[in-house]
Amino acid sequence: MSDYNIIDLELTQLSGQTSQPPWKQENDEYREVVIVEGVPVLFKAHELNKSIEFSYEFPLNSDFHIKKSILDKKASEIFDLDFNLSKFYKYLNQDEKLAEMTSFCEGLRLFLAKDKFESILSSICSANNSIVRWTKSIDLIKEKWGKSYEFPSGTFYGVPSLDAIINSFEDDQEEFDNCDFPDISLCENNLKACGVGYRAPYMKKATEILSLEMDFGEISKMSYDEAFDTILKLPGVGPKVADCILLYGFNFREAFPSDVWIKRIVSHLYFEGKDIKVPKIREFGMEEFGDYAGYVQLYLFHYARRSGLMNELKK
DNA sequence: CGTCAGGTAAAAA
DNA sequence: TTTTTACCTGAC
Repeated sequence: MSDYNIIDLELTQLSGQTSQPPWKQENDEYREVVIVEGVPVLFKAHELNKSIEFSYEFPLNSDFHIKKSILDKKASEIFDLDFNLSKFYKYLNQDEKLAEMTSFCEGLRLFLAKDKFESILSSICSANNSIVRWTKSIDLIKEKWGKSYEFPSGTFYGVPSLDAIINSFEDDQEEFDNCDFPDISLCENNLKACGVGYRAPYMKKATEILSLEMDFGEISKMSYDEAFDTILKLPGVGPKVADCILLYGFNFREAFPSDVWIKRIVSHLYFEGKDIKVPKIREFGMEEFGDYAGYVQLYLFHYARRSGLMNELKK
């Protein structure tokens, strides 16, 4: 293996990309169930000398078998292993504003969706939220409405079906009104009980629209602009969330998700700290970085976090 | 207790 | 069209 496909697995897992919550960590492995050709497979990833290795499990009492090469290909897609990092680093080094980033984010890669619906729920849930909270919420949602799978390594939960979310209750009250619990405090099978707050109706309505009017395959085939305008129609999806969905969920690498932090960082690096509006930052990022926009956004954020620039910009 | 967090939708200017 | 404001929730 040449050194271009290095990865920092832990950094990539914990970087808060809204394709999905981090996989379940057990010793030095990260594990999660991935549906491949309709078959649930437990993917186990671990890092060895900056490269990543995978092993797989099939459900107990099943006779599924899928070729390792097919599973490896899927794993490689999720961790974006075909992306040439050293070429990207050469690109960053050409811009003195960006050159310093590589030393803080070495091996950081896109963590792409294993399930597009999961990336949409995650992205909506992440809006005006903290990483810990939205990832906890999505994990809870999967435990409550996702199918459970038994592997030699334990139980894992898949992503709920669209119908499961559409039929879910939004809050304690709605659940209480529709069930025969004696006390409302017993209600916990509802979206708000997963800690999603006011995003509950967004998640439900967005899922209804996805189910009735949108097709993941169609969105994948669209141009970036067309796809952006399309998913912007989903409730709870503004420009930032739309770009997250397109980048982490649909692999539109030209997306430059722009939030308040990216705004501060880009303003600091490229506009002498002037207060540039978020939509302008987004335009700038897309024009300046082209197909690298998604990666530059990812690196900018973690560079700022790790270098201390973020604390500096807080003031 | 008040403030804040990786925005959005709805109201107001 | 652009700029404020309210908003679940849990952590400090």
